[in-house]
Amino acid sequence: MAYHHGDLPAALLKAVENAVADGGVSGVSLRDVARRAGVSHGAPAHHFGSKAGLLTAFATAGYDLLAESVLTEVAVSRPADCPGELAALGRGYVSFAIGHPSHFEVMFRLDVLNPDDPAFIAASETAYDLLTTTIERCRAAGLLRARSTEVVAVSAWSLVHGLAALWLSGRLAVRISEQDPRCLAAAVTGLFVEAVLEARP
Amino acid sequence: MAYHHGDLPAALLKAVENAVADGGVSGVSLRDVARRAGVSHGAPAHHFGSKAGLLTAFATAGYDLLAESVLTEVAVSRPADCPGELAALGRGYVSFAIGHPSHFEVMFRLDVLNPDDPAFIAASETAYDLLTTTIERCRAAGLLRARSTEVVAVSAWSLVHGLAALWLSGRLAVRISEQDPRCLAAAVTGLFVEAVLEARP
DNA sequence: GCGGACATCTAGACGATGTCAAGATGCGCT
DNA sequence: AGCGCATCTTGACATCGTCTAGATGTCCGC
Repeated sequence: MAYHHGDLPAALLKAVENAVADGGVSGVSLRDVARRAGVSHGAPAHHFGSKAGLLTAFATAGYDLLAESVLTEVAVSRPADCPGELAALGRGYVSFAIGHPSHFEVMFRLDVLNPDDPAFIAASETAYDLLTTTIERCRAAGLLRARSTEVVAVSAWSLVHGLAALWLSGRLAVRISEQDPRCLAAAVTGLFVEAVLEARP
Repeated sequence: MAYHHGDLPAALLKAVENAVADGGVSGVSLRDVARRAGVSHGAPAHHFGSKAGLLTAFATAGYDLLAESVLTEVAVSRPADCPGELAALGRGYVSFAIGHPSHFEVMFRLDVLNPDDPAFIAASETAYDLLTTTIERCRAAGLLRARSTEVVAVSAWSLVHGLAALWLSGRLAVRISEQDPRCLAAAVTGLFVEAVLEARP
């Protein structure tokens, strides 16, 4: 599968990451990405169809990295129980956003990508299922207070997503003293998990 | 202050709102905004300097609308205590995002506007102060559990911001049964406020 | 081993965009 | 009346995304 370039799709995705890091999503141009990859300005279209297609593929890869980051956090921290696993998911989510800000930024910019792309939808489903199944396990273990699973899932997702988005926007760091986003994530998710627990110490 | 057009700056801001509603932030073009306002393509630059300047002014107006929405929610729901007021702030935040999606979308897209604009910063400060002062009042009244005010403020902001962002992205509605974002906001903020309260029923 | 089919990439063109410079137009003040 | 200035228009330029045609390299059937 290595013709002229070698692996142009992968090189283009890497170029997108650098381009987003340099100038944000709005600073990404298809021609600049092509230049970074060392090909002509028309080359990306052949593999990804359009700019939206390229960004969609980049966002899809982001969901894979998200799942990887979340599962790694769970594996490393070895939580003792389901609520601990829920907190680990939250830390892994924020950790992904901090570690892959370019991907995170593109993933939720549905106006610049193809939201109906099957691979994109499938990747996001996989990531979301990690959250719901953990919450369901907490509920099955009787560790959740009597709340709708949906409300808990939405709250958890909103909490870590908002934290990550606000942190990356730079709006958060200027207002608070805690400057380590991972510590912040641990504190925030800890507060949340404690709140939805059935028993409180 | 009414020369050729009447009040072109206001007309341009209204045109931005419609343009964002039609095609998202990435679909906004300065020339299209000018066309919507019935002026030539160079007219906006005279009032706002650049596209980023126009969007920054639009985002600044968004912060004013946010403060208005939040204060209206507090005034209408007449919360009995400080925690109730905190919940009202959250509902008002989400209500603003639902009612003014174009503004909300632009406000946190720092890559397409001028994040250092003094008026923009001042407007965001004002809105954030509404949150911190309420939390401080909760703490002063002894109604907060022993948590850092910062963690509570960041959690609260992250929660409602994430909820609003995810809802507007459309990724939320397809996964849950509750289809009224304001009911969802009430449930989520209720859960949160209950969690940070000192006493629990 | 070779020739055609195909994937891959280049090169040029087109309309649209953001920004700039220069000029036209209308308001208010002296 | 006439000057100054804010307001707006017009034209130009580089750049962008996308389309088309063509060049170049690779693989499979014979």
